[in-house]
Order: sequence, then C-alpha cells, then structure tokens
Amino acid sequence: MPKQTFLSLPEDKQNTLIQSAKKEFSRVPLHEASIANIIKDAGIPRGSFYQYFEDKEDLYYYLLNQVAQENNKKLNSILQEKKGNLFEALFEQFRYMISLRHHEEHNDFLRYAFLNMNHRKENTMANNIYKESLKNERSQTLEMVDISFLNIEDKQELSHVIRIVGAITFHNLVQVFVHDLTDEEAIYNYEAQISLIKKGLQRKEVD
Amino acid sequence: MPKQTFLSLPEDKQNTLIQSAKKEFSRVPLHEASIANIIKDAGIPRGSFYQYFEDKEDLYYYLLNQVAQENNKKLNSILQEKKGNLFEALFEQFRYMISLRHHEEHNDFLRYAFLNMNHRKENTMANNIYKESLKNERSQTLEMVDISFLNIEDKQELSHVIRIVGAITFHNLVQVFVHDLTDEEAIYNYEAQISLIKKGLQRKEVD
DNA sequence: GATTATATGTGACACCGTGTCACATGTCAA
DNA sequence: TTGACATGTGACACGGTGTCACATATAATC
Repeated sequence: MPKQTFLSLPEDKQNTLIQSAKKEFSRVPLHEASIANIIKDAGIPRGSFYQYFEDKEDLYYYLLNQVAQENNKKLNSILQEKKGNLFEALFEQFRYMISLRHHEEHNDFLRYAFLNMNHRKENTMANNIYKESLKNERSQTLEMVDISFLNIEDKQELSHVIRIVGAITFHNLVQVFVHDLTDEEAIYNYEAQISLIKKGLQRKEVD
Repeated sequence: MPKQTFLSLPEDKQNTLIQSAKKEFSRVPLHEASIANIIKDAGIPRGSFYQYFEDKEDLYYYLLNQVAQENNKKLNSILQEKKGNLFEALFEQFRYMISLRHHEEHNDFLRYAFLNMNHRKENTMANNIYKESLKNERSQTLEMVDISFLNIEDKQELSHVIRIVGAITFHNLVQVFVHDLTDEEAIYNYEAQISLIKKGLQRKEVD
C-alpha cells in the first residue's frame, strides 16, 4: 500500500506518477521495470518515490488492485444481470477480459500481468475472493451467486467451485496472451472447458 | 539449455555446479538468487559460468526440467499401475508431490518453485504435455490415459480435460506451499475439487 | 617437436538499478 | 520569530550483471 504521504499528494501529482508507472509497466514486465524510468518520466526525484511507496512492487500492486476492483465491479454487475448464474456470468466476464486487449486504455499493462501471472497477481486480480470464500467471510460477489444452479450440497462447497472456475479461467486468460489467441479461439477453448466441468469429466456408467 | 561447453565438462565438475545452484535456488526464489553466490560456492570464476549457461534462468530451467522429468516418470508409472484411470493417477501423483516437501532431497527448491509459480514454470513442470495435447503429438503420458473413463466424444477433447485437471492440480499445489497446508488439508481440498469436476458442477435438472 | 588453430578458462571492469541518508525546504502552531 | 515536524532532494554506497581482452589448454598439422 502507498504511504500516507502519497495519498496526501495533490491529485494531479498522484496522476502524473501513476501514468508514468503504467507506462513503464506497459513497456516491460514487472521484474524488468525500473524505478529510474518511472521517476525520470514523472519528473520526481528518487528520494520522493520512496516517500510515497515502499518499493516497485508496492506501486505495481497498488495499480493492479485498482484494475482488479474495476473488473470486480464489472463481474458483480454481470452476475446481477445473469441472475446469479455463475456459468453465464463467467462467459460474459471472460469475453470482457479478452476484449480489454483491444482497447489501449491499459496499454500492455494487463498483457504483461497475464504473461507473468503468479500467485500474488492472481490473488490480487481475484480480489481476495478466494480467501473470502475459504473463511466464509461476507463477499458481495459470492453472495450474488445462486447456488441452486450448482451441483453442491451446501454453501461451504461453493469455495471449491470458485477455486475450480478461478483456476480454469486464469489458465485460459494466460493462454490467450502467451499464444496470442484470437478472441474466437480463446472463447472456443474456454467454452469447451467450462462445458466439460459443468456436465462432469467422468463418463456416466451405462445402465 | 546449457551450452555444449557445460555438457562436455567432467561429470564431477558439472555436479559441483549443479549442487551449488540447487543450494542457491533453495535459499531464495529465482529472482533473488544470484550468480555471484552460485559461483562462489562452486568455486568457479564468473567468466566460466557464462561459458556454460546463457544466464541464471538458463541454469534454473535446466534444473527444473530435470525435476520435471523425474515427476513425469513417476506419473507414467502411476498411470500404468492405475490402468489408465486419470483421476486415480492424479490423486496418487498429488500425494507424491506434496510428500516431496518432507524429504529434504530437493531442499526448498520445489517450495520456491511453487510459491512463485508462473506460466513458464508450470509449462516446464508439466513437461510440455499441454503443448503435445494441443498438437496431437505423440506423448507417452497422454497415450496411457484410458479415455473410456472420460465423458468425452473423441481424443481431441482430451486436451481440454488435461488443461482442466492441470490447472486445478497446480492451483492446489501452490495453495499447499502458500498456506503451508498439512498433507491432510491439501488432500481433502484436492479430492473435493476433483470429485466436483468428475460429477459435474452443474445441478442436474430434477425430472 | 615446433607451430598453428581452436576451444576453454579467467577475473577485472563498465554498467545499471536499488535503497538510504544527511541535508534542504516547506508548513503550521505557539 | 521561533521551533517542531513533515516532506523534498540527489549524491552515494552497495551489489549484481554480462563482457572482453588476455591466458591457458587441447588438438591438429607439418
């Protein structure tokens, strides 16, 4: 998290730094990005940077979290629209996520995020839904899922469902960027996989 | 891949370097590991290192690939033992993977690998099964799966099944290390999730 | 065995990025 | 005006990387 010093900064100065940071994180993946470039672009001295953030990661995950919160809002609105049907909402959200590639609003920020997806980034993107689902904490998003669509006994099992679809969704998103899939290819694969887990991977006994 | 120079080295000199590398990669995650430490421990000059490997990653993925090949052999033998039943084989393999934590043979090498799992590491660990499944290349492992256990039309769909169970398996392995789960917790979660995707996530219509 | 060519070993060095610290400047209250 | 505290600043020490000119070994040819 940014230090208080940063949050007290006039908004335009915050934005300048954020823009420069996004620019750098869109140029190269996190581990290649340099604070030197960010402050040069933003025109602030090195010492100031460390008044605002702990380090490069601190700034990066602050930005990623902002993006994640936008996505989360989107997911919530889709879930509402789909009346709690998790699978339909997932498709819609997946389509939305891969469509973001074509807007250049976030430049290659998301692209590099997915190309170098790891546990921490995934958790940030998932907005801690994983954690909340485990601890049965109230989560606006989870509350909206209508479990009557799901083949589970109780709400407890929902956390496993969330982890399953989460893992598959992230895996597919990574594939999109790694293999530069077209929207059609990406959606085809994702639908194939979600369809499989919906109906079950195990062949039913022939009675 | 190591350069020819390294492969031509007398075996004991290769091993010294490999041991030092494993030591360093067990001390800290890849991005914090330093060539300086490895060569100091192995007692070889800096210039020599670059005769043998392109860089730190080159060495790291060479080691990870060795571990992956061992795991792959293990998986093959389990698949044979389980007569091609993918799900039973997965359980067994999962148990085996988490049991590795308790041997200190690989020290914390695997631990840091999973704590910082990303696309490239996952792909290396999966031994390119993903790729092979996509391109319908012959893969010893894939050939051993008896698809008559699976709810799929043709062999083509097997690639989606592999990606699904792969994504879930890796997700669970990462959780093991991130949350320091006990063997029991880890197995319980994994079984719950595999069981769900076997029978299907979607509630069957009540006729 | 002498000579040449080719491969491998070596470590000093230039380069670059990080995080810190002593000092400068601003803010605000007494 | 003064002092106390917060914030701004950039030079610097540190540590890591990859390279390059040179040294040494190995092999091949006469």
